[in-house]
Amino acid sequence: MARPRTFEESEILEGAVELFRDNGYDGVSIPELISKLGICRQSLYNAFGDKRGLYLAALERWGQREVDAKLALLEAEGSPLENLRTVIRGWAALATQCPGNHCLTIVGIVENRGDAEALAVVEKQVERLENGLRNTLERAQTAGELQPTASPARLARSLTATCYGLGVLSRLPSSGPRIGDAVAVMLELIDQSAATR
Amino acid sequence: MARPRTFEESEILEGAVELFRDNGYDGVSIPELISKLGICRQSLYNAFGDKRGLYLAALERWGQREVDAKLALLEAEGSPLENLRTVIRGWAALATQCPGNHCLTIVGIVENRGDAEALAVVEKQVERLENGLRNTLERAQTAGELQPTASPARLARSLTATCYGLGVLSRLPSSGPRIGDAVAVMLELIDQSAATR
DNA sequence: ATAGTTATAGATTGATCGTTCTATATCGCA
DNA sequence: TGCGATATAGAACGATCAATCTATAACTAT
Repeated sequence: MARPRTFEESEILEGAVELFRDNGYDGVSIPELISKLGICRQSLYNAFGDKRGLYLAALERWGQREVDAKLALLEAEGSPLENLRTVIRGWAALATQCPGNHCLTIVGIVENRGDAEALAVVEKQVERLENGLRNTLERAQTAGELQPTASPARLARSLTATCYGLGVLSRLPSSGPRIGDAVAVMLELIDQSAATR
Repeated sequence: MARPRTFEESEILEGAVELFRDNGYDGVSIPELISKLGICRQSLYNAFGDKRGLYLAALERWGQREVDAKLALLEAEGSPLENLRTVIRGWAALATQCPGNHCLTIVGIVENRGDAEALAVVEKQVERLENGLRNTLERAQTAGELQPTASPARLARSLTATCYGLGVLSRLPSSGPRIGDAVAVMLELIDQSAATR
């Protein structure tokens, strides 16, 4: 053993997430990665194998960070249904940063058609979110917050689809009202399935 | 004048739409375009200027073809609300071709961050769809099919967002149920806003 | 102090990119 | 029949790509 790393792998990944998210895989060159991440060429190849390895690692990390944050909100103490509302309201923030921060999961889905390995990574992220939403809705139902006739699975799948729609449309400058209204309708949807108190 | 074109510009564009939709801008090279479109190099540059020109033309054409088809369904004779249901049910077809035919508009949105010219093209397409949905809902309201308290603009924006969510998720093999449920929920949403007959 | 490991810096390689250029063939019209 | 325009075929160009290789500096553990 000798000379410990002068760079933190996690910091490199954070930077790579940002670059790939904003520019896509082909939109970021190795020289650009080296310069923006502050890591030398050889270290990058030693740590991640090749460019694709770095991309996949960044994709994975984005999913961890992003989905974990939402799951934490969903599984927080208190009313499951209110937690769900908090998460949905959070999506409305996309409207105020339009075009602003985007979603690497969506970039990964769109630019990896036919690439089973990359699609598996993003698919896992979508499923984790969807499962988190469904679990929360099921807990709400058990707690009597949701009508017994409501379908947690169906609602969760619908919310998931709309969520990724927002992620795409947030790239368009004119999407502010679109996102705001979609969030409002999602909240109404929840209210309609909520038990009358 | 001499020798008329042996190729049809519209056929070239159709092929380009398919290639760019499935592989993205950087995923299709000029040699690939030449070989798959059956047009020689110089003719391509004469007709479209450069690769980017061909891409923008394909983007435009996709929007025309795709949105026009939906608008035609929406504006068909008969019940506006039933026309709307037809269009929404049509989105469910994405679920059976999962992963199958995709949407060049979404590819254009995702891979053109910061490119005002390309974004303007896709933005117009999103807005045309949204306006078509809103007009149909307004006609339904005028015809008494929709409750007077319902908001056509809000519903249209929400439907638009979900529609593009489906377009993204249809690239994932596991999205069949997700798309089916999202469509079902959209139809329920329409039913809830429909006037009681 | 020295050996071993790892980071850094940059040259280099071979491939591929988009684009332009040259040359040749084909057709409509005068 | 020839002129002009447009098609095709493919060589060539400069730039850039991902990836490898060489050489040097920095640091830890023995």
